[in-house]
Formats: sequence, structure tokens, C-alpha cells
Amino acid sequence: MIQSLRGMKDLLADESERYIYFVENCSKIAKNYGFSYVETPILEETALFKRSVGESSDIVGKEMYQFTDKGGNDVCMRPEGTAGVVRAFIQKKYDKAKVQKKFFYYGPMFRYERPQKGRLREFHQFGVESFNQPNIKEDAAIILMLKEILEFFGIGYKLELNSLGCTACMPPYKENLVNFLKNEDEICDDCKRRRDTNPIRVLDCKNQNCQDIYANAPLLLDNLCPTCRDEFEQLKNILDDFDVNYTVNPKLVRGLDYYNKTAFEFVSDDIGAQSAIAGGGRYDKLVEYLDGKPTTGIGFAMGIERLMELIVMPEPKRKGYYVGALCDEALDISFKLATKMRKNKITTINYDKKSLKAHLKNADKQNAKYCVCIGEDELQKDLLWIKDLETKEEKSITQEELLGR
RNA sequence: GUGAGUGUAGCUCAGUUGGUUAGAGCAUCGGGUUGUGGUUCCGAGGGUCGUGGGUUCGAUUCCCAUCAUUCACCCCA
Repeated sequence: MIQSLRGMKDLLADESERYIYFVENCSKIAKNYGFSYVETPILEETALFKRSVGESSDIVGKEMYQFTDKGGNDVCMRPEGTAGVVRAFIQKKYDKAKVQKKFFYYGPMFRYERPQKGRLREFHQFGVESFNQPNIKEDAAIILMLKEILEFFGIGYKLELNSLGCTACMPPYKENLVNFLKNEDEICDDCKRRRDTNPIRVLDCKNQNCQDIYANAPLLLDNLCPTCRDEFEQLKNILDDFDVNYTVNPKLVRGLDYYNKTAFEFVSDDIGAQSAIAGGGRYDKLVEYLDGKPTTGIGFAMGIERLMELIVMPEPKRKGYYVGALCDEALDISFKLATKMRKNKITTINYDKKSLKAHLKNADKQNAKYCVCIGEDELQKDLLWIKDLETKEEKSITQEELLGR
């Protein structure tokens, strides 16, 4: 038997219902915030992710589905959504037009990792990106929108917040941190590697010994330039105004290299070790990294599979019609009837002759609201028998009456 | 990439200290006398016990390998 690839799952039955329910409602909320749908290709040139996500990240370094296509191009399946949207933004020359744009997207992402709870090789993200809106209120609006989405689905969360600074304050801080790390020989091998490739990531190390050492490490939050410090204060004030609960985590860093200034992560306690349900932040330099004109950007991405474990679906209601025949003569007639009904009603039909009891049982199992049956009596009188499975009300009506309902 | 656990019916699992026809619940299908569902009762179908090899008179059971899967590390949404 041929099976789906490791870490890749089919979406069907309850799961697909959940998926549709989730993205539809997220889309609705995003549209209220002025975002419009964008869909970018799953396959992109590998260089796009190397230059945006960063070669030092694990995502690009070891988790990409990368290959050479028949034309000899170095391509890969997107491991995240932002890079493609930024590429599309630049390709459409919105950077030169200096226009504000807000996009939302959802779809599959691919990372070659060892699967576990909340982590698949093909997984789905819902995300938004807002370009050319440097106002700190936009940062707040995006967090408020995420809060609204999570609250709509009844998902509990914790919000962690940090500022990663800008080109004025980040480089001196980085130097500062590297100097601190040079004097520490007890840090783990991973951290030693990070010291050279991406020093800020050491702060995020899960190793307890490392964390003990970093208790004395310089923090970026204490070394922000006046502008960044002021903006971070404003952001916190707005969030306070809107009763958003958050904790400032000066050691929160994002896994992708393109972030600066505002960085945030929504975390859940209820889904195992892979607890990050949404993350995002500002990326004011990314458009330039990808050869666009200077354009600020901010966005977030949510892990749909992780969130689907947490959402409570509304109770399924009985709906639609079930059609069944009680005698052989009614088989063709019921099929014709069902086909007419399908113009404007959800209709399922059973092709076999069965007892009324069996049809009612089937209709009930399929969660239909009405059971329509045709038997000898109905054929004689040219009527249909119909029962409401909720109210138990039953009556005989003509075909015209039924089709006109 | 590393570690641990698990693979028996469509699903959830029991079981065999190695021995004839491998069990349960749920689900499915049929029935409980003339055309009334979600309850109940009776019955039926469905398994080369993940795959390959080894030990043995004999393996679903023990051993090895392999594949799949789960959880954790790591990484991240």
C-alpha cells in the first residue's frame, strides 16, 4: 500500500471541516482590519529564503525541501510565508510606488524535520503582512487582531513581547554581547556556534547551564536607542489600554533573521512541547535585502494545525434532505426528484430500496433534517412522505410543494 | 540528526509463560412478521497479529533487521 510521506497528512472529514472553519473566520477578521488575500507559489528560488530567512537559521540551513528542477534552477518548497509575499510585493513594484499594502495568506509550508506533536513536514500557516506602515499603532493593531482571532476561537494563550532594536541600536549591542560571550567558556556547543553565526539566538538557548550564565548577559532592551525605546513604551501603553495581557521577555528572539524592533510570540500550554501558536514582528529591512526600495513591514504567522487542536467547533446542526425509495418502482422517480432538489437544497439519496425504518435510520445517521420517502402509497396518490427528524412532524406533500420550499 | 515507546478487525484495545478454530467494545450489514430514526435485543461479515529474516518440531508471542507511527531533544508556527 502506498502511504502518504512521513510528516504529511491528508486533511479530511472532521479535520477538513475544522480547517475550512478556521481559515474562513480568520480571513473574515483579517478583512475587517483591511487585509486582502494573496496567494504566492509554493515553489520559489532557493536564494529567496537564503537571503530573507537567513542562512544561519536552521530552517534554511537544514530543513528545506530543496532540489534542482529540470531547467537546472535551484528551487525549494517554501518553509514559511513572508518571503514569498515580500517577493511578490517587490515584483509588483509596490515598493517603488510607495503604497501601503496589507495582505493575508494561508496554505501549506514545508520543513524537513522529525515529526512530533504539533510539528509536521507539511503544515499550514495563516499569516498577514503589512507594508509601508511604520506607525507603532500598526504593531498594536496586528497584535490586537491576533488576540481577536484567538478569542473568537476560544483559545487560551500567553503573549510574550520584546523589541529587537533597529540598525542604530542592534549592531553595537551585538558586539557587546559577543564580547560577553567570548569570556564564557562554559556555554554549550550550540551557543558557541551561534556566537559566530547569530549571537542573539544564544539568549533563547534551552540549556539551563547556559541560561544561568546569561542571567548576567547584557540585554538589548536595556540598550535600545531612544527611538526604539520610545516606540516600545508606546506599544505597551496601547496594549494596556486595550487590556491585552502580555509579559515582556527580553530574551525572546525570533528564529528568522529578518526581524527587527517589535517581536512577539503567542504560546499555549495545552498542546505539548511545540507550544508556539503564533509569532511575528517587524521587518523593516527585509524589502531592501530582497533588492526592493526601503519599505517597512510587519506581520505574523499562525500554525494552523497547532491551533486546530485547540478550537471548539460549534455543534453540528441537522441539515438537508435524505431521499429514499420503499419499492422498486420508486427508485428512478426518487433519483429524478433528488436531482431536482439539488438545485437549491442539500440532498443525499439512497439508491437502494429499503424499509422505512432503514431509511429513517440512515437519514438520522447522516444528520439530515428531513427524510423524504416514496413508496406504493405515495406513487398511487402522486405525493411524497416527508418527516422532520427534529420535530418528528410528518406529512404528505406534492413534488411541487417540496421543490418550492 | 539523537533518544525512548508503540505496531493484533474500519476504530480503541485485550490476549497468547511459544502449541489446534486469535477475542471484546464501538462501527458496518441483516433481523425482532404488514411502512416510523436517534434506546434495546438477537445474529452476521471482517484479521496472512506492520514487513523480512533467524531460533524452534512449531512463532502473532523470543531474537535481529527494516519500515511506519508516537512522544521528547533540537528547531519553530
